[in-house]
Amino acid sequence: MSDNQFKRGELYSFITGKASVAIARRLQKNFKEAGVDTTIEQWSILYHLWKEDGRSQQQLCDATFRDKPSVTRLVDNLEKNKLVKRVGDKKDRRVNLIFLTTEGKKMEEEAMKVANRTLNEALAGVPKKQIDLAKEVLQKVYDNLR
Amino acid sequence: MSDNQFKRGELYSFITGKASVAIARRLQKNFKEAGVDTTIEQWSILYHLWKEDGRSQQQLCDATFRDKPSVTRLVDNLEKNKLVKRVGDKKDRRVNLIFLTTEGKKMEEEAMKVANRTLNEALAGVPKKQIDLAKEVLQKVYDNLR
DNA sequence: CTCATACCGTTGTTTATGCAACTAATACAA
DNA sequence: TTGTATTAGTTGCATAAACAACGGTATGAG
Repeated sequence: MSDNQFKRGELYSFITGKASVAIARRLQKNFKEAGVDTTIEQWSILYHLWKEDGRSQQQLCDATFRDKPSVTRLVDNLEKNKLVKRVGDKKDRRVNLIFLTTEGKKMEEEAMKVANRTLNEALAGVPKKQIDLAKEVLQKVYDNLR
Repeated sequence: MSDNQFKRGELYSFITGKASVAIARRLQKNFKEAGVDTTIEQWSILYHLWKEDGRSQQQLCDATFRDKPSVTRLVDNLEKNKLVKRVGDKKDRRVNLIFLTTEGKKMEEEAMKVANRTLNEALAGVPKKQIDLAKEVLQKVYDNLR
């Protein structure tokens, strides 16, 4: 099926995902300006811990779509910055549970405010209906490739 | 304006661009399987040289949405792999013009075939009309942030 | 219990990005 | 012409991703 033929420009844009790169850069910039001292990748880990603290690294892999080495190193850096702490699981000694520190918890409010603002900047002037449609397409793409 | 409030899940998906990450990973995998020996980032440079050979690094920055250090290093690696060659511009001695080698030219056909196939995999089952709409949204996002 | 197997996390290597600082060459205004 | 600003490209440093290989722990079959 699907004998789409793409014009070269289209192909390039889709594959390189310049929109999401632009969002990432803007978010990083906005974090910096707001004094939120973290990278967007570290934020993506914190984001899930704020939703539910004390997850294993494996759970964080699944949630963030990252592989295990990536999460290991992000947690390394978060620990270095004293935003999270590794705690060995007593039930299963293979597992590290990751907990927010007080400082890590304190960061949530400001960081989420910045993230929301960034997304509003990105989607300014785009009708909600179109946003939903685009989201659907991106989800489908993701499902096609997973 | 634009007092959108986003649900947390929406926010995360949009910002992290998991669809474009998935496309990139699949393209890399498909390159490998097809024996196309290059990274997707290097491919993005080659892509523009195939369209028009002998561009300056600055032109490649603009075309690929990358900053200058990134392009410098991608060209370094492409040169190391003997796919391109730097040639000093005689008119303006600040400028490097980047030319494909024979080997770099030979790669075009297979690489573009793989890229097209990858995009077909990604967009399988998505109606052309929706693709166009999504593209529009992503373009708007990019314009909002540039 | 023991052994094969699966799972969780870590480490090493290569490649790439963002940012800031820097050099060399050019353009332009006084 | 001289001095300043701009432009092209490079380098250093910190962070991150993909992939492969590895060690420690748990689990289940015999």
